[in-house]
Amino acid sequence: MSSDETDGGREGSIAHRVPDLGALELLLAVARLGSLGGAARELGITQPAASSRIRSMERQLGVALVDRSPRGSRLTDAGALVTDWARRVVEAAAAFDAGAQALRHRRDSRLRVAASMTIAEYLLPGWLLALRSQRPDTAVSLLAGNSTTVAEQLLSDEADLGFVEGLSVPPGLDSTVIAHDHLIVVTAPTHPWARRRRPVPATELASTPLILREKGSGTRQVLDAALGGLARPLIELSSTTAVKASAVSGAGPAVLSELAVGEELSTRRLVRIPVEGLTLARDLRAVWPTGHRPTGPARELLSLTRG
Amino acid sequence: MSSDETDGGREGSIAHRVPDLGALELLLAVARLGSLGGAARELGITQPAASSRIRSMERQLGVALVDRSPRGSRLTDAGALVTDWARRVVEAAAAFDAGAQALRHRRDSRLRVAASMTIAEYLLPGWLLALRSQRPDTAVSLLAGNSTTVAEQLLSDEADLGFVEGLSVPPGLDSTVIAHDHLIVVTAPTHPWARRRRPVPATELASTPLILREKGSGTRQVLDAALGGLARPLIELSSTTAVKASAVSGAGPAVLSELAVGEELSTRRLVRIPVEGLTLARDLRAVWPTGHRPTGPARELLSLTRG
DNA sequence: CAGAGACATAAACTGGATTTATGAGCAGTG
DNA sequence: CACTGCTCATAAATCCAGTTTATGTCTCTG
Repeated sequence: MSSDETDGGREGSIAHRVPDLGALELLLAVARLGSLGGAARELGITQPAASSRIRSMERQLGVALVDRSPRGSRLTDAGALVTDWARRVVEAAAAFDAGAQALRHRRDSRLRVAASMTIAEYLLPGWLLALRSQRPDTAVSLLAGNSTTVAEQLLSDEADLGFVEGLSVPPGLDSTVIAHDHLIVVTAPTHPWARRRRPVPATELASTPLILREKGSGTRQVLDAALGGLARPLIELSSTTAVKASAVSGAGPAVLSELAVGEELSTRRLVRIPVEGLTLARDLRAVWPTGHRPTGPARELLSLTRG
Repeated sequence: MSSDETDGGREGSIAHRVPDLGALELLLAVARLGSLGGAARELGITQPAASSRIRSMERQLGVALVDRSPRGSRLTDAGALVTDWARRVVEAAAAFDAGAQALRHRRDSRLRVAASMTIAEYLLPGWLLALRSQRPDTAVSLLAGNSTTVAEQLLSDEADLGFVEGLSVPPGLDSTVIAHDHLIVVTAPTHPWARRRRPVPATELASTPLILREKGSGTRQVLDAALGGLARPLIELSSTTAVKASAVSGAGPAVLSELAVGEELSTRRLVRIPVEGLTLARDLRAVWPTGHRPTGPARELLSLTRG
């Protein structure tokens, strides 16, 4: 009779243990406004609804989150911490929303973006959020693909602005570098390489079977070029996620964009392995049809992606 | 009559535009297992429930997410992208859950952790997740405070392991450095400093009014020490979040831990300002009462926090 | 051609969140 | 000192979304 859960230890889904997004958003509003009623008003619900939602969230978490008083509500210490954690969930949800909005092509879209997968996955939602906060009325549509399809979209005027991550710029396009990406070698913390003191020499990397993206992917191209076409696959997988999962499970060393593994590194599910004598850098570029300099919303978005 | 929403342009809450956590989790399971029914089984619901949930998510987003066939379901291209974004939301929710679980003190906790705010906010949830995946049965309780309260908790045997981020180790405690943190100067992209080409000299930083945490906070101590006690507050705020919000709104330059602003930097809500002639580094340390080397679960957690 | 697996559809059920309506505590004001 | 305005709490009725149960359709396989 530890508490109330009768799950009997089955892990179950986290959705049952985490308040829903509406509740988290409400908590943020309460934190910001210092009032349940005010927060309710902002979210377009009634005050009793807000009151009961916060209360059931407190019941669910087993912690008092707000100090209610007749002249307002303030977060408890635990509430402040929970709110900070909640903010991260809500921000991830906002990025999801920005991306999802762009995915459904609408004819009235003012800005049609084509992006390669890594950029669409990790960077674009953030840019779209920033764009939305500057120009709330700009409807954006997104087409994700590889460098080739991005080029096709641009040249056939099905997209206004593109983003690619390859080594070279597809012909017929102008480009500007917007950021740099580094490929890094990672392993599970249990892998022998994770205990090495010295960097792994490039030659050893080239002779070690690695978990890799499939041949032809942007990631693979960069690695093959840096190693001189020598990369040895232990497994070839068709998505970044699959590569990560495989590396986390300890199958071997993987080569991935640092964009893809931020979370895993900070939670120690993966460890970065220094490599000597090898620079696995690539440029992230914005591209557009030669001559057609981005204007209007495209220029706006472009300016968000650079310093 | 753009589509179906009758909100008339009011921003509304994102919770109505983003599928709930259960649906996102279900989508991840479908992606992993390649089957609606299989995913349903894993989450402990029936197949029709899963089918209808995915369908309503597709309706909500206006995009087909899975290709159903009589021999399984595979993600569409858009579905793969959405799934990647969903994964980030679910991971944030899992971190929330790990933190929240630890917040309700349970008497049967095997491991009692005391941590200063920045660490509790940004790093601990990840560590707890990792710990949970290694030792699912370790019940952890968390007490958040400043360096002083962490020391008190440890010395009065109300905590087994502590984490602090100050410049010095409180007396009576042994410690080990687990990571390094850098304070950085940030402004809104609209701030004049964001357009400078050259780094800001330390002397100019010292003479410029800054948005700062209150005197006595770990962040402030480091800055004052580095500048020789000269930091000039433009405003003093009592939470990292408040400082960030103030900086984002363009009030002025702020000094914050780089842990706190990762999201804001990548979405360009804030811009990092290089500073010359000043190192704003601090160590993050695990601490324990002198002599009482961490053992058992505490040792386990400690080993997760280091390379 | 039968069996297994995977998804779709329809109808009834269930529970939790919301609204409406009302009460009560605390502060500032004339 | 009572009035006004803010806050939050409580109770009862309502409503909707997700779920289950039961069944049908399709495809591949042996």
